[in-house]
Amino acid sequence: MDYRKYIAERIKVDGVGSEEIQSLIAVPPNTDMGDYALPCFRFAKALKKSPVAIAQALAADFVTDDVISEVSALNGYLNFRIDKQGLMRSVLSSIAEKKEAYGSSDMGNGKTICIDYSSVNIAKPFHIGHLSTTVLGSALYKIFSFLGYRVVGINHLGDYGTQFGKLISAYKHWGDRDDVQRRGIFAVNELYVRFNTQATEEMEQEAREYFRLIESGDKEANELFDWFKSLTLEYVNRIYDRLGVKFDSYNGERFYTDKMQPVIDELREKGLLKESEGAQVVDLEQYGMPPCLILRSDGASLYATRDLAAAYYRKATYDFYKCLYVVAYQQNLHFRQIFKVLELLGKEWSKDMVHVAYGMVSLEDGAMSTRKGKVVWLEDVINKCVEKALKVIDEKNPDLEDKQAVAEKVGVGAVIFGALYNNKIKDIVFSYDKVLSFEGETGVYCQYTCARANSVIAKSDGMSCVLPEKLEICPQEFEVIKALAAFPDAVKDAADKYEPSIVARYAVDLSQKFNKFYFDCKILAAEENVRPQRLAITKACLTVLKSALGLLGIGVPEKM
RNA sequence: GCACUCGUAGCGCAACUGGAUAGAGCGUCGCCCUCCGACGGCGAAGGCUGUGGGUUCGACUCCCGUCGGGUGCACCA
Repeated sequence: MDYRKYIAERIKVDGVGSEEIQSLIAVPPNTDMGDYALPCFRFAKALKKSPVAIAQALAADFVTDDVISEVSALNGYLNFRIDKQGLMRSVLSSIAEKKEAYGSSDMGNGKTICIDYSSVNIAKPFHIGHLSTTVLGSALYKIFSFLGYRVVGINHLGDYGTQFGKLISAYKHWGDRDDVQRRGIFAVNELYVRFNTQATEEMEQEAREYFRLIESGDKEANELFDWFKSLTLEYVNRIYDRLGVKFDSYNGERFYTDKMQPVIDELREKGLLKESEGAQVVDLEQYGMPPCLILRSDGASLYATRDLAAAYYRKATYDFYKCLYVVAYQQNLHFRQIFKVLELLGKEWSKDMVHVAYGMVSLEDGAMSTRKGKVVWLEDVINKCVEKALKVIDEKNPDLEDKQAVAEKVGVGAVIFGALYNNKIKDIVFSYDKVLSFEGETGVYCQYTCARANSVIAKSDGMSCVLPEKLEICPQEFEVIKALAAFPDAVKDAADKYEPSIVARYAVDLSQKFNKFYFDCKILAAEENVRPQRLAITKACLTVLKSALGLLGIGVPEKM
């Protein structure tokens, strides 16, 4: 039931469409004013009446029914109270019927959304700086899938560049096969760091040569590269599995090496390419941006060149409705440039390209630096969170079965939730104290609420959830019902804004409302006439909370 | 220097795209487990939304200025 739409269709104001009225409808700050409100100030000029008078007139004309039970005018606002019984019946039956599909939609049917996220670099371990793009992208993947879109998750591997020549050179000089085999990517990364601090001019020269060899298909160079690549993927997949993150494509930069020429040709044909200081660039001065470099003065391609080729490929392959790039805001200019270049190329779909920018992560004592060893590895963070969860379980619930599996869900959930709870644009200063905090507005709080609801349900064996003819609804119950009714909008809102934090905050809000209800209202020991609805509310909360957390990639243990 | 971005309670953050009395959490101070799970609940204290103008019936939200933080700006990705 879309109440805003329902109300809007029943309000007639001269010269104002029902769609505009619908968009004006808001939720009053205070529940006792009503459940929905229409501010009438905007109609004042057209109707030549005061907002107060308009609201009063509209209130007088409105005929209440079994959906809207009460209308009142207050300070130029028209306040609506919805029929509690009707709302409760429709929300509870809808959730009971659709279960985990409640809140889903078919609005995206027939549309494809590409999401470029995580995009790991070959031969570099995952650090906490990679967490945001990974969990944001994954959550958006799940949210858009929930809304009926076909989603293509793309891990745009960082697998191209002279650094791989350096890596091979370093390995040839200092590498030890057994050590790399044993310690995997960390050993490889050390070699790379060592190259950057100790390489001689000859080695730099050699590195360029190795990179050229990779490009020209040299067997040995490619074998080494492929080995490093498989070590990296093995390592990151272990983490992706724990985080519940999946991809449909691992086409990285290297994949586009033979797909750039047509783009370059087209740029040249359309007269967009011009020489500047020896390089080939697209001039963007009239759009207030520095030039976009397409080819270096030595003829080699650049980051932007490959991203343009990737955009062409994705459009041709997936015919996307939107193509999202979940990349830190440092890349803001880069994406503005390539989107503009695509526009200049006459690609009308350039408007469907979206840079989903998020804030950067730093440490308490400054920026991370791989070379200085100032890094926090993501896997360590996850492990510490799981350990902490296990410790808390040992204290509070020592007899729990399957402790390790529960601790995994709680610990991983804490890491994901922490990364998704705030607006994505905010910078984050990483601290173990914060991620290890399991109290207050956290994922653990939501999981705990689920465990509590589960526990009640487990004890309700044989009790009915069938609502009686006449419902008596207390304020705490009604707050929960309204929160449950708001879930579909929260999901759509999160999708519109590419902002999973909206779902995370929704989960906390619903948990708070449920906990308040739980404390103020007996469920199992309630009177016969209200027990079914309270049980149904509890079940509905559990269902929706699990869905919301699921959209973020967070699992919910039965007990904890 | 130019561009983008952020600035809200002691702290880290919300605020339904311009609506009514700016909200929760952490921390601080109280209270609540012979009562469905205390990783919980209730209460108190805490604010001139960086600052100065403007637009509007109405501004945390939009515009201009200003101060402070972050990021980016030619052959790295």
